[in-house]
Amino acid sequence: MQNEIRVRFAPSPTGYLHVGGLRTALYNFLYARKTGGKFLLRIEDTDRNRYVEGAIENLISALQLCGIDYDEGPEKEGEVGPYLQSARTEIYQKYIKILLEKDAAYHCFCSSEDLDKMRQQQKEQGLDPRYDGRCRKLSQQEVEKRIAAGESYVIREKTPETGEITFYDIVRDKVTIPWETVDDQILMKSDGFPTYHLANVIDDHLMKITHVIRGEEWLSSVPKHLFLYQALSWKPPKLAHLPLLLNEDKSKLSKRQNDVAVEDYLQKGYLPEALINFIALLGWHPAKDKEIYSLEELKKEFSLKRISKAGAVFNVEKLDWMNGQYLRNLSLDRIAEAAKPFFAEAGLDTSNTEKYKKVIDLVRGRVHTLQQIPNAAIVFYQQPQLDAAKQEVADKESSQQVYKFWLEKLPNLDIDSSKQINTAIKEISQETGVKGKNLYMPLRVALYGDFHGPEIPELIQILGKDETLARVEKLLK
RNA sequence: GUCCCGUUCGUCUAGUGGUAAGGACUCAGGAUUUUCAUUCCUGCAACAGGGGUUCGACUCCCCUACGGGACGCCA
Repeated sequence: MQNEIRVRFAPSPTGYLHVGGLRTALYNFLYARKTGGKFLLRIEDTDRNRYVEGAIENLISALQLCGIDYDEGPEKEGEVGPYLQSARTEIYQKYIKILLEKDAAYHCFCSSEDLDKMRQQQKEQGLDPRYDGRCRKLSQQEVEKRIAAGESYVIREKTPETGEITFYDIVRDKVTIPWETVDDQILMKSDGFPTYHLANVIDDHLMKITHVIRGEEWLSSVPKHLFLYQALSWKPPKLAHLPLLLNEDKSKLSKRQNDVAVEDYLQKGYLPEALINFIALLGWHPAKDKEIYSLEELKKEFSLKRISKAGAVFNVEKLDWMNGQYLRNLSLDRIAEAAKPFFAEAGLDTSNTEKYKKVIDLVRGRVHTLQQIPNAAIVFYQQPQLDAAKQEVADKESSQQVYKFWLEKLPNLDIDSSKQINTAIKEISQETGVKGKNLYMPLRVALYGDFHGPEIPELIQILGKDETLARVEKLLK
């Protein structure tokens, strides 16, 4: 068990699950499943200003919907909990003390205003905005005095001022960063809560995390983290920084340009199966040239070594195609179930299960999202409205003739037999002399309300004999 | 601005010194379909640029350009 792989997804509860976060969670999850390791969920809720009611539940349910379950986490306590950072503050206090003792951290009494001013000045002078270390050299006595006087303070990391650090990343290989460009990061805020950097390192260690798989935006803070591991004499985990998910213009995927919440995509009618498949292939590629992967298959195929380095544009067109694939190939029951909320939203009644399933089966191959299904299905629940062009077709003499013959023949047909229906159509053609477009268009207009659409027998089989007769009759002059 | 990371068809990508640079989405054309959708076939389309190294570079090294990320008492 010593060598068991342990990974984690550590989101902050900002209200929704970001698709980038979903991918990070997915890769962690897949790696754990592939290797027989453990996947933990840890909530990074150390910023009480950003706390959002219900966000944690939301996060968990979004993961669940996508088939990602965790082995340890909130509501699933393991041995290294609690899994909410807000419940771990004493732990951080303890290690801050150690860091202070080891001279790896120091008190800083600069106020936010001081810092803002400092950065402003640095900017004006064309310097890089970073902490100038003015509290770094405060004497022990002075620190104690100012604390006693009730001054508010933060704890900063005392990173080296010279030299450089080199570390290995599974995705990027060797990365070297000069220490002089690494800021004295705040580890503990004046409210006593840790920042990400502190909490993250401590928790990863205490939770025995072996691999940190996270977004590339963290790559430049790695030295700050490694410094802490070193100061505490801890062995750092292996690192894998994932390429970013991008907008069309190649900037980091953002709300301004895209839907970013998993729930947005679900609400738009993308199946979780499709979303997962799509996102898995954004920044990772299996050894084979295959595109459609179930979660089970991904668990078998996944490998950190095949993660790519460059950012990936979130291309909705391909998602649409992929969702279409899932719409067609998943079981009818699954799709029927998934489409229900969309019917409810459209005010369509699904209580006639037999009819509902027939409708879904007919329509699912013609759309790309669940959301488009009700619109394509509505004619099976309501009389189609004909616009002028369609009415004109219905009014044509040849159409009227076709309708007349239909009303005669239909009552005697077994409509479950597509063959009988097709035969009848041929007979009508012979009897009326109408054929091709003029034969089929009026029928489709009458039954479906459009020039283009499903085949006539399928339409009749869903509508039933009575409704079919009624719709044709209605157009007869 | 500084540091870091990146760069193969429009997009997602395969490729690891010798390939006609492969697949997928999109798009175009065709076949099937009474129509539409589906499906199938065909086609268009890429190694950012410049130097090296090498018998030989998409693959290795350097420089340039471009793109992105990080520089918060946010994560």
